[in-house]
Order: sequence, then structure tokens, then C-alpha cells
Amino acid sequence: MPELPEVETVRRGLEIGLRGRMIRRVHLHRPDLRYPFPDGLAEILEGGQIDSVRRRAKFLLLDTGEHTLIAHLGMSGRFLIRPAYGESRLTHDHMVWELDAGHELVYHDPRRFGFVLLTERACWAEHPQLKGLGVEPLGPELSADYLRAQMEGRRVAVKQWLMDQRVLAGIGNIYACEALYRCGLHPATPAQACGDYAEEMVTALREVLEDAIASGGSTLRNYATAAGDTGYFQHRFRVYGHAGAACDYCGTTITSQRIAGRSSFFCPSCQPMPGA
DNA sequence: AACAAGACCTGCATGC
DNA sequence: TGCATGCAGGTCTTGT
Repeated sequence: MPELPEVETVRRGLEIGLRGRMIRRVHLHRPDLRYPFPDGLAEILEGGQIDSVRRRAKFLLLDTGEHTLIAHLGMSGRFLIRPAYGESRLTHDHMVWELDAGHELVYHDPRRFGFVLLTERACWAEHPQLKGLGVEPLGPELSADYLRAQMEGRRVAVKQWLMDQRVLAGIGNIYACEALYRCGLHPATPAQACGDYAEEMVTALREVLEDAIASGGSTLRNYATAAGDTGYFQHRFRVYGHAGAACDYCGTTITSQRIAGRSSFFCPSCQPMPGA
């Protein structure tokens, strides 16, 4: 489900709702998600206090005492803060934390592509899931020079390359499509042929991600913030999901094509392949 | 090394 | 109404 803007929107909601709260009890309603829940998870968390909620790429980091909980929402994961349901819960409410003040935090994930892991707070960045991640697209490390260097020798489609978490951490299918539209590149262009577009790509990535965060992310199916609100950036997609519609800029029909197994949307006129 | 394809799992929309 | 099919915001593993 969620790409960087959705995860960041969730993070902001969790930060407000969870900072300083006590974790009274932890209930696990199945043994695993994508991976088994960590050994001793409940015992480690219970009685602790949530100090901060951070984000790295599409991962949420919940700091409590000496530990950091690493959570990924996969395709369909949600975190919700709600008044305690008591014994009852909804289907796919896999992990529930009883908090103070009669509230609970719920991890809900129908497809179970998401996961929850635990690491030591002092060395969270060394965790295998986080160690190899590339630069934050909204951080100071993103530059045209960095992109050009990373494109070197890469023949994969630029869209697949943008979604490579070792290059850029946090871009998924939607925002790769939208960013490429904004910089006028055909998504199937080999990455190594896109060097001349590096400056435009930096601008396009920052703009589309910042606009999406300002809109509260995109809600296609079940994405919602911790408070249960839906985002509305999906109404601002220019190409994603718009196959058959007219391009806003030139009126050409937007087409879709499967690239590296993922649906890819683009305007054939605004997004030519360089040199073609 | 770089790349493609399949696997993981459920829910939903579509078409017969 | 019921069933089969295909598709979905991600990542990991396997095979070429």
C-alpha cells in the first residue's frame, strides 16, 4: 500500500498520538505476519513508554527505552489509534497495544505482507532490513550528481530503478509513475540513458512527494492515517490509474504498460524515450 | 553482477 | 447468485 508519503503521514499521526504514552499490555493474535513476531516482543514492550516515532524509507521506527520497533506496512498494513475495543477486535487486527487513557494501538493487515521487528535503539540503522537503504528522497543527500552516479551502467528501466530501495528509499509504483511524468521521461528508458534528466528528476521527486504529504497521502483501498482519516492525493494523480484518459498537458491518451511486472502509466507524447 | 519472474496473502471488481 | 479470473500501494528468493 503505502509509499513514502503515506508512511510519513502515518508517522505524523502516530507521533502525536503515541509520544509519551505507556504500553500497558501487548496482544498478538497470530504468530507471524510476513515474518514471525520477535521472541519476547510483548514482555519487552509492556510497561515501556513510547519516546518517539520516526521514519526511514517506508519503515516506521517506534522508540521505547533501549529498543526500537521496526514496522513495515507492506501493501495493506494500517496502524490505528482508537478507543479500546476490549475483548473484541476486527478481522486482521494482528497486534494490539493497550495504552493508557483507554486507548489502543492496532496493527491491521489483511494481506500480511507487512512485518514488525525489534532492534536495539543505539544501532537501529545497522539492522539488516535498513542497512542497505539508499538516500531519503526528501533529504539533503539527494542530488543530480548522486542520481547520475547511480545510473552508471544500469540498463534496467528507469522506473524500476527509481523503485530500487538501495538507490532511493521510499519510492513505489505510484510515485515512480508520477515523478517520471513530471520530468518527461518514458518509464521504460534504460536508467543509464537518463543522465541528462537528473536535475529534472530531483525536482520532480521532491515536488510530487511533498505535494502528496501535504495532501495526507493517497487512499486507493484501505490506507488511512492513525486517526482513521483518508488521504486525498489520489485525486491529483496525473497518470497513475488514468489509462485511456487525456493527458492534462497535451490531450494525448495516457497508456499503461507492464514494466518489470508492475502496471506503469505514462503519456506517450510528453514522455518520449531519449534518443528514440 | 544484473536482471526477470515467481512467491507470499487476502480482498475486491469484473465477467460469464 | 455463484464462480473463475485478474489485479492491487512491496519485498524477497530463485534462476538465468
